[in-house]
Amino acid sequence: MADAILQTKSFGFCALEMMEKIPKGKVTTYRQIALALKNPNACRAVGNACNKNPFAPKIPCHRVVSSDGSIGGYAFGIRDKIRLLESEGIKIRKGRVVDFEKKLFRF
DNA sequence: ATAAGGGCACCGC
DNA sequence: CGCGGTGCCCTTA
Repeated sequence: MADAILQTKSFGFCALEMMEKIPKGKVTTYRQIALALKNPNACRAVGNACNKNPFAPKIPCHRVVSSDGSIGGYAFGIRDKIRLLESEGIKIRKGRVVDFEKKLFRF
């Protein structure tokens, strides 16, 4: 566990912390997080941090979607990600978040 | 919608 | 320390 934190350390830890702050029923984008971390181009790195997410169930990585409102990816499977989102009131339509801009949470 | 390029952090060598 | 491969990405053509 501790080693997991050490692995993630700086960037990953920060990204994960941001996700942890996402309120239920809202979603954010990898871009927003990368931007919040002052690295607008590190959007991919954010995704990588999620993928290697040491706190799988603790951090709601499913509340993070692509900047265009598409679901993106999910280490445990897209189905589960959609499932979780719908469980929180987020509707998915054709692989896209319904009212994405409205459900979008900004830091 | 598909293709190509850019860019950044993590990991193993 | 550097190199190359990988990934829940983004943007432009």
